[in-house]
Order: sequence, then structure tokens, then C-alpha cells
Amino acid sequence: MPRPRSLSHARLASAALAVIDRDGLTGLSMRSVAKELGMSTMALYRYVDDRQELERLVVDLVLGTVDTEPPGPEASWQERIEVLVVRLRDAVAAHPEIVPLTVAHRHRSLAGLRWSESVLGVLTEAGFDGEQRVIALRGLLGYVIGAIQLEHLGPLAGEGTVAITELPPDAFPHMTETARNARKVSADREFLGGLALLLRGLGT
Amino acid sequence: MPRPRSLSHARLASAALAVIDRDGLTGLSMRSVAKELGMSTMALYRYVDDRQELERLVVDLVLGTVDTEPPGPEASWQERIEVLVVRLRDAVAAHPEIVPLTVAHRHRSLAGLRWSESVLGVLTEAGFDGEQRVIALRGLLGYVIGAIQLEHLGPLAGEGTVAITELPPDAFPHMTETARNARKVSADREFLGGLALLLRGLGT
DNA sequence: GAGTGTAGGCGTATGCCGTACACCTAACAA
DNA sequence: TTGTTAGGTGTACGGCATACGCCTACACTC
Repeated sequence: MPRPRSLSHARLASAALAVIDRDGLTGLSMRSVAKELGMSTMALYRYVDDRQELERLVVDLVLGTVDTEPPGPEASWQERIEVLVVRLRDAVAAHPEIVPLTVAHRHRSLAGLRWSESVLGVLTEAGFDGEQRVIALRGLLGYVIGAIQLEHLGPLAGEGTVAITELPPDAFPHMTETARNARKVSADREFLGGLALLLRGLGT
Repeated sequence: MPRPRSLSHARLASAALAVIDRDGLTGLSMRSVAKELGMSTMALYRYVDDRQELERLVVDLVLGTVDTEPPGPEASWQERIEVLVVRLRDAVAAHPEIVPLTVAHRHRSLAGLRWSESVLGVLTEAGFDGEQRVIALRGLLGYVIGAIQLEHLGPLAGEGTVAITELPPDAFPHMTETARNARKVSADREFLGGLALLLRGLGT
């Protein structure tokens, strides 16, 4: 009967993502998103309970772009998991500012659950079950979450690594030396290298 | 010449930590810490540039309690790393609410750098160097950060796991089944299990 | 076409937050 | 005793999320 809705959740989420991509996560507020959409702040509350839910929509939007179809059977299960993990990482890395949102809301995102389901499928085919399978999934999830944050909070190529170079070498001999090597390691090699360790630990 | 300082950074940090332990991270504000100390809000700014620096002090306080002395040589290098990692995790887990602060400020904390130095020492003794060593340290760091967050944001024994149990089984067959197993896996077994995967991947 | 109920949209106000700024004053050096 | 300096404070500003109440556009009934 009543007046029709003029907004969709998807449109709301993409407006919020636009704000984030333009002004960073600190620029995200109910006010800024409302302005982006050309409506009043309070109008948003007709579509969303609170700011938390808006953030959840953004996470769902981004994670929803991840292709969760596992690669074909010509690949080993390690390679298939690697592909799934890399797809997730690439989707998040396309909007680096949302990393903290992803961490906070991942477990309430349907798209995130679909990804986990897909990884579990590969693990199951590979013969994992029971506690082993739980630990494998959570281990992968933990690594992905942590590594993505490291990558965007303190990238190896960034100023943090330079700062470590300049630490007193007598108190931090290994850190200063390692930091010099670290500047030459690309983000991809770092991420894939760590993932390979985990997969090797899982493998037979 | 002038009036002496009545506060130390340590006292400031422990007051902030007390507020967090009592009222949670959302209860932390310049006002609440000032009240905890019995001074005016603005007095804090004589000791700290801004809220960020206060948070950094809290992280330093907590990470400063970690014993970074590596265990003796009767243990294998994997066991020594495990001990260091577990010490770090236990220190953070003693104040679960600071997890987000730790992630945000870890790389600016001297105590955090000392822990990394110690881990690098063990890795070096174990024969790692160059890019291998960089990747090993960052892999461990990524796992620890991610796993700690998983543990406190969505513990296996928590409601999130129960919610997954109640998902439609036709869309999430593996998730629903795995979630039933997951409830029986303790936080320790989960954390150590994932860490063991990584260490196995590192090992010869 | 007129009337009506529902829900969309908005303006205002409240109580938080971090913090800039100007002021007072305690404590030391002389 | 006095002057200097930095510690401590009160006030104020702009921004935040959001509760509440109002107005009204619209889809329906008749």
C-alpha cells in the first residue's frame, strides 16, 4: 500500500563503498553516505538498523564479488585452495580501506560463509574431516585475515621497514639485517610464501 | 624549575587498561581515563599527543609483559618458536578487549619489535636467512594476529558456530557438518593446531 | 476521482567524542 | 621573596550516532 522504497541495500552499500574509496574509512559516516545519496541522514535508518549494519552491507558487497567456484579437478587440492584464498585476498585488496570492516563483519556475511563452504568442499575432497578439517579451515582463515592486515597496516615495502633499518643494531641485530632484505620482497611473494608454508603443513 | 610531573606513562597506560578491562574498549575515552586518574580530561594532553598515543602506550604495556627470552637449547627450534608465540598470545588474551589496539599499533611498539627480534634469532639459528627468513617471520606474525582475532571475534565455542549449525544444509552442507565438530574443539587446540601446520611447513 | 492508511523521508535535539585555546597556579631557581 | 615555566583546568567547537515526532507521497479502496 504505502510509498515504495527508493533505495536498495546494494545501492546503499555501493554508495558507502564509494565514500570509503574516496575519503578513506575515517570519512565513512551516516552523514557522508547520506550526502553521497542525496538524502537526509535519518533517511538511511529506514534501510538499516545502525551503522554496524551499513558496514556489514559493504563487506557483503565486496565479498560477494569473490568467485567461490573451485577450480577444476586438473589442479591439486593445494592449488585449488590457493586459488580460492588468492581470490579472496584480491577482492579485499581492491579496496584496502575496508580491511578492518572485513575483519569485524566477515562472520556475519553470507558471501563470507559461501567462501568458507567452498574451501571446506576442497578440504573434504582432499580427505580432511573431523577436528583436522576444522583446524585447517580456521588456520587458513586466520592466516588470510592476519596477512591482509599486515599487508595494509605495515607493508614490507613501506616506511615501517625503513624505520626498522634505522633501529640500534646492537639491540636489534636480526631485525635491522632482515629489514634490509625485506624491502625487496614483493607483497605477492610475501603473501603466497606464507600461504605455501601453511599448505605444505597441511599436505602429505 | 617548573612544577614536577605527577604522572608517568606507565601509570597512564595502566589506568587506560583498567578502564578497558572494566568497561570494554568502547568505554575507553580521554574522559574516562582522566576520571580514572582523578584529573581533568585536558590534563592527559600534557603526557600524550592524542588518543592514538594513549592507545599505543596500552599496547606497549601489555606487550611489555611478554618474556622474549627464548627457551634453552634443549628444545628444538620449532618448540622454541611455539613457546614465544604462545607467550605473545597469552599476554594479549589476558586482555581480550585490546586485540584491535594490538593489531593497529603493534608495529609502533618497542616491546613488539623485541618479540620479533627474538623470533628472528631462533629462525636464524635454525638456518633461515634472506627472503626465507622474512617470509617465515611475516607468516608467523600474520597467523598470530589473525588467529587471535578469530579467537575473540568469533570463537569456535561461541554463538557464531551455533548460527552456522542452523544454516540451510543444502546450501552449506560442509559448513553445517563442520560446525557440529567445531563446537568441541577448544581454543587452545585450535590455536596450537594452526600454529603446528605453519611450523610443519617451515620445518625440514 | 476522492479518501485513507502506511511507511518513506526529514528536522531537530541529545549526549557522546576528541581536542584547541586561554587561563590559573604550584613549585622550583634565583 | 620573586619570576619563570610547565602542570592542571574550564570552556567551547565541530563532528559523531541516533531517538523522536512530524509531514507527506503514494498505493490502495471505494
